Amino acid sequence: MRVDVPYDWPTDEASALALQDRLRPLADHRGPGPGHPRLVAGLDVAYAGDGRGTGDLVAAAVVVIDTATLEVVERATATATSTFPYVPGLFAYRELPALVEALRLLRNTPELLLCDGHGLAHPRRFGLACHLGVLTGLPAAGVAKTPFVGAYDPADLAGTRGSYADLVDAGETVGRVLRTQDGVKPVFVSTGHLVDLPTACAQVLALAPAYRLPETTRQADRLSRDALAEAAARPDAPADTVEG
DNA sequence: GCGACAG
DNA sequence: ATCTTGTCGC
Repeated sequence: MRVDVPYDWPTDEASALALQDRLRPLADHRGPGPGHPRLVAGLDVAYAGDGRGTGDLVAAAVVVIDTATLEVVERATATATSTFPYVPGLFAYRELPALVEALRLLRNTPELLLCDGHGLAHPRRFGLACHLGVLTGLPAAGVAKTPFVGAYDPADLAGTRGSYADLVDAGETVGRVLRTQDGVKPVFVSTGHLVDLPTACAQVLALAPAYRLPETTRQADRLSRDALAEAAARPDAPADTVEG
């Protein structure tokens, strides 16, 4: 698929912050968004080295899953060298360049992107899922394994699959704390672009019939690790791949 | 000032 | 994120 990036990737914190502020108004958090998507993409990135600095080898992966079968119908990977350090709140600049390259290799156009990380549940309300949604123009949502901003009342969250509590930050509901399996730790879902929170949560639940994390996240995580290992083993082999 | 801080 | 041994439970 085609993805235009109408600006240079920031290399310093000040311009990275400024770009988030400039793009934030472009994110649409209203819905409903795709109620019954056939193709949902999962995205993730794996790192070599300590994973926090610059110059590390990174491998981005995108998997496209058919919601009817939960099978992966397409995979794409891209490797790169990190050009931005890990900074909480600016995390997207570390992963976006490689993720965009992987997305460009896709033949299918997903109807929803599920990102590893937050969307609206971000200090400036512009997490990775928002940035990716605005860049692609596709519906996007974030599924994070740990909280970043906001709080919730544990008493509101039952122990059964499908239960959820509002994630509130500065008086604003920025996401949901969602239990995807009975008795497991919840995941943190927030909107990124062109989808509302209830719809995003419904998709996450549908993609997580057996495990805590949705299949999109699990498959993308596996693929990114495999791609990283492959790139490390054969430094000169073609790094970017697509199949399916 | 101090602690916390997506992946 | 990544590096890691052992351990508890189904």
